[in-house]
Formats: sequence, structure tokens, C-alpha cells
Amino acid sequence: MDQKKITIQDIAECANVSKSTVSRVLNNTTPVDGKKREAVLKAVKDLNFEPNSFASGLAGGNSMIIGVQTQKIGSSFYDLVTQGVIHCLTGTRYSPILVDGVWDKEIELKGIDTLLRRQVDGLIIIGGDIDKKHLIRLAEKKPILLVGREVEGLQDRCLYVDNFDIGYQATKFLIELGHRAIVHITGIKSHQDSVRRLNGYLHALDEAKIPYDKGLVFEGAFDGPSGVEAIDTILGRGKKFTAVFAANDMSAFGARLALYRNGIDVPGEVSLIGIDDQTEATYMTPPMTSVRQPAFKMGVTAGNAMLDLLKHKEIELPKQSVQISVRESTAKAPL
Amino acid sequence: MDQKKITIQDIAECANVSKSTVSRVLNNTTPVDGKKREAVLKAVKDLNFEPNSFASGLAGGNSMIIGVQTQKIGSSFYDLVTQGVIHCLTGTRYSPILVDGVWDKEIELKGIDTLLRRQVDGLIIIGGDIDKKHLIRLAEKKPILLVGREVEGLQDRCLYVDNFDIGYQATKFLIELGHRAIVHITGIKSHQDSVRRLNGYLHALDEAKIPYDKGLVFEGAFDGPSGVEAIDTILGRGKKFTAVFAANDMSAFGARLALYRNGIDVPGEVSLIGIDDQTEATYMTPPMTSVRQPAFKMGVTAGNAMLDLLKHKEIELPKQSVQISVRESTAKAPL
DNA sequence: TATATTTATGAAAGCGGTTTCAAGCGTCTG
DNA sequence: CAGACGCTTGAAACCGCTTTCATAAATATA
Repeated sequence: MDQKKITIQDIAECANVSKSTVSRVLNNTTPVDGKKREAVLKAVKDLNFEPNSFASGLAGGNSMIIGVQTQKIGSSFYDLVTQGVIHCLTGTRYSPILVDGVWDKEIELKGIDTLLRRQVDGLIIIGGDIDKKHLIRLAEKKPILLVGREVEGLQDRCLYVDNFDIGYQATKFLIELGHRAIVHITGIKSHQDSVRRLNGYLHALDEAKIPYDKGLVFEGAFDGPSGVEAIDTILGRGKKFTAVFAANDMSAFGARLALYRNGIDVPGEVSLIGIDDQTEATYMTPPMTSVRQPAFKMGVTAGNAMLDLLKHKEIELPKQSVQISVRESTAKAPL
Repeated sequence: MDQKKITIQDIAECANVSKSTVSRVLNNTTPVDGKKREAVLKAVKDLNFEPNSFASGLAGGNSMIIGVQTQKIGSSFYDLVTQGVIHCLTGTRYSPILVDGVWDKEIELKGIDTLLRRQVDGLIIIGGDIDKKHLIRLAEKKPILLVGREVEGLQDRCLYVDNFDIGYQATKFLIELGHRAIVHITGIKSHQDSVRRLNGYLHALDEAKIPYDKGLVFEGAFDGPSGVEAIDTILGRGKKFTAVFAANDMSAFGARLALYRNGIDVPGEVSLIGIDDQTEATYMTPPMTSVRQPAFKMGVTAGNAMLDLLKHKEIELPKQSVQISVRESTAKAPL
């Protein structure tokens, strides 16, 4: 299988120079005589030389790898951020290595270990559940960036949207359409995002002097089935409502299905709004209103910030603002 | 930032043994006296030692990295396969490094280069467009596995579903429901998958003695907008039809929206079937029928096969079969 | 022209592990 | 009891590249 690997030494011999010179040409670290430079480049091409990044990593001290930890490949928000990071790194000398936490703290921690062992130069962690303390300790060793998460003591390394505001905006949007009985399907309650969104919801109600009805809130799990269950449960409680605010699009999709099953018209009888604005929201019938987080952009921003961090530049992470993609699943409250 | 890294040498000193012994303990390559073994392990724990995988990669000759190339993070089929691979590798000593081809041949090739440079021990390529020749050359150097792609000369390294059969089954399913005017929204025509699915469609028509009407076929792009465009275009041609078979779910979603916009009832007037059975299909209104490819399982299979390949075992890649997830977007043809 | 300064280059010393090799030691065998 | 054998162990070589350091050559300065 493996024909013998060609090394920098081979190139050196072929071009009649020393290893050092080859290295210098390849990395542009020191000027090298034109002729020799040419010769080296030619040899590289001829022999189809591919530097061993382990060797250079070892010798040079930096791996040119950015570790990226996502929470779940296949989940809209995380995927978009990841894409953003990768997009931003493409074309630079850095490449990302990805680990998936699959929503599991244990696996998440192991993933981080793997990344450290791989000598990543920097770490971008998207969401997740790792302890604040642990993160701070990590931050002492490596440049680290947290996306979609706000951690005290690491504020200047966090890039996140204001989840309270998301909850508030979404709810306010519905209230302004005249809705007063608004269901909220929350996310996983251990997630700080979920809690913040819920608080935003509560605040908007409060502001509009709408009394809080516990029976209109259902603890979901950011997925389709829990959206279905939410509607069925709340209907089962005999509650009346004219709007549903789901903590993400997947649970909104679930809610949509349950409403359909129960013969409830959207938006005629009930308005529906989700969060994430994932691609599919556009293709629901009717197209679904959703709060859009600038996920891809956040990924790019994080990637660039990491690049700056690695150049020891100062970075500044702007607070991300959200906007509502208004479509047709929301309408004025029925009389 | 970086406090001084601890190396195997530090462990050796702390445990009063030689580097060699430490290495042996860590890798279980040679029996080591109980006491020393303990001492080493303790030192590792105390000093919180993390082996530098660059060094071991360099010295040992294998990187314990599997390179995975996907075509588009965020795309259902690719994501699922990727998840499968990652899932299968989790807990082994191998870790995956992911590159995204973003549907672009150039970027795809660069991605492969990156992986090679990183000394991956094996390569799993999901889909994509890289030349047969190039792949064969790669296969001479590294264990390679192709998922969702069939390449002559590398048959025993390919794990794919029979796309012709998918097209055939989907179409036949519609025909058996009594449909005769069946629209097909194809995938990107340069993709072999698209062509095979189209051929399956044609074959099913032929078998049922339904004359082929070119006007019912639209070249799509595997995405939502092209699904919308397809329906609008075909409607614009003044064509009548009672069923739509889209080459993937995203384009089916697009078609669904266009039908809705045109006031055409699904499945009352038109039946709709997609391919991929992505999660959201379940939550369309009505829930959408789709051909399910065992994507996650394929990822796992590929991962395991790679592990075997690396142990120099023989591998066998079974042909993957598909099944139709029948939901409510398909019904008997109207009279 | 002699001396100081700059520049290109090669030799060699790492980087942090793994692995070969040979030595040291205890045990087994004839 | 000597020699053979098997185990554990440390020293040292090595993996392929970067980088420091010293040298030689070229250029500038006096």
C-alpha cells in the first residue's frame, strides 16, 4: 500500500540544498536565493511532496488546528454555527477538527480531552453544559471561545444572543397581534437558554398585564415529539389559547402537526411562532414565523475572532441581535 | 497563558523510571512490573499528563485519525451518515476529523489534501464528485471508504443504496396508487445519484406502459427553491398531473409550498413523495411520504468497516436497502 | 584596501513520543 | 553449578520538521 513517504530530506537532495532551506522556502520565514527557491518549488511539485503536519506541529509548537465542539450534528442552530466556523477557516492555514457532544456531558468532556491531546491551538465550544470552572481552567491554557453561551468570568470570550430578549420579542410580537392566551413550549429546563426564553415570555406577559397561567406552559425538549405532546397536553387540560410560542423550530413543527391533527387552523384559530428560523420553516404550510438567530454569522465571527486571538490581537465580540422572520403562521388574534 | 507542558519525561522522573517504561505502561505494549506500573499511573494522574498526539503520531507512524469528508454540513443525508461515523468512532482510540466539501469540487480536493497532510489513517468520503482516477490513486495510499457513491474499480469500498431502485420504488408506489401523470423533480444533473433516480422513474413508467412526458420532468437542485420553481414551471406549461416525485425531501418541501400557493390539495388532488425521510417530513401538513435511506446505519457500518480495514481484516459492505415511510401526502389518484 | 555589517545557507539541536537493542537479573535445565 | 533462557528495563536511535547558531559570502563603510 504505502509507497515510501517522501520527506523534506528528499526534496533537499533533489534540489541540492539543505533541509533548512527547504523549510524556509515552504514557510517563507527567511529570504532564499531565487534559483534555489525555484529548485525547491520544482522538487516539491515533481515529487508531489506533502509536509507531515505531525512533524511540523511537533517541531513548530503549533498545530494549526482549531478544535470545534458542537452539541449535535444535524441540529439546525449548531450546524449553522459550525458551518460558519468552517467557512471562515477555509483558505487559512488552520483547519478545524470537530467533535460532537451529542447532548451528553460525559461525551462532551471526553471530546474536549481529545481536542487537547490533539494539541489544538484554539477551542471553539458551541453551547453545551460544561462547568464554568472547568471552562475557566481551560481558558487559562488555550484560547477559547464560547458560542451560544454566556459564562461569567469569561464574558469577553462569549458570543451569544440574548435569549431573554428572544423570548420577550417573540411573545411581544404575539401580544401585539392581540393574543392574550399564549402557550409556551419551553426547551429542556436544565438549559440556561430555555430558562431565559421562558423569562422573556413571562416578562412580556407581565408588561402587558396579562396574568400568568401556568397551565399554558409545557416543558418540552427542543424536539418534534415534545411539541406534539405539548399541544395534546394543554388541549387535554381544557385550556383555550390563540397562540403558541415554541422554544425552537423543531418543537414548533411538532405543535403544528398536533394542531393539524386536532383540526385547529393555523393561523386562523391559533398563531404559531418558533425560534431558529431553520430552512424548513419556510416550507411549512403555511410558512412559519420564526425568530432568526444569526447562527452562520456567529460562526464566522467566532472563527475570525479565534484567528485574531491566535495572532494575539484584541478581540471584541458584539452582542448578537435577532430578528423575526414574519411569515404566515401568525395573524391577528381571532375575536 | 501556557504553563509549561508536562511530558513523558516528567512522568518518568516523577515515577523514577525511564521514558520507555512510561510509554510501555501507557500503551500496554510490554509487561511492566506492578509497582512501577502503579507509580507511573499515579504520576500521570498527579501531573494530569496528556500525551502529545503529534509526538506519538510522528514516532508511532499512525495518527489515530479518520478523515471524514462530508458534502454539506446541515444537509440531512450527509449529516446522518456523519453522525453514524462519529458515533461508531466514539470510545475507540480513533477520532474523526471532518472536512466539508460544501458541494464544491475544488474545496473538496483541498479538503482531501488537508486530511492527507494531517496523516489520517483512513478516509471516509461521503458522496461528492471527485474523479474516479483520483480516488483510485488515493486508495493505493490509504484505506478509503466511499459512502453513498459507487465507483468502478473500488466496488468493495463503496457503501451505497441503489439509487435506481429508489427512483423505481417511489414511482411504482405512485403508479400503484393509480397515478399516471407523475411529475419528477430531479436532483442536480451532474450527480450520478440524480441520474440513477431519474432512470428508475423512467423504468417504472415504462414497465407500466405509461408514455414518458418530458414536460413533467424538471431539473432541480436538491433544494427548496428549485422545488417551488419546478411546480410553478410545470403548471406554467399547462400540464396536468396527480403526483409529484421529488429527488429529495428539500425539493419536495419546496413543491409542497408551491402546491399550497396554487391552492392544490395534497393529497386530494396531488400526491407527493420525497427521498431522505428527514425528520421534518413527519411534521409537514400533512406528514409527507418519503423514501428512507438508512443513513445513520450506513455511517456506523462505514465506521466499523474502516476500523476493520485498519486492523487489516477483510470487510464486506452489504448493499443497503431502502424502505418507504408511508405517510399522508400520498393517496389514491383522483378519478 | 582593510574592516564592519549584512545576508544566505547548512549543520545540528531539539520537539515528545515509540521502538529497537542490549544489558541485567532471576529462573530453569542438564 | 555453569549455561541457556525469558523478562523487565534503560539508553539511544529515530520519526520529519523547525529553528538556532555559526559560518561563509557578499555588500557597505571607512
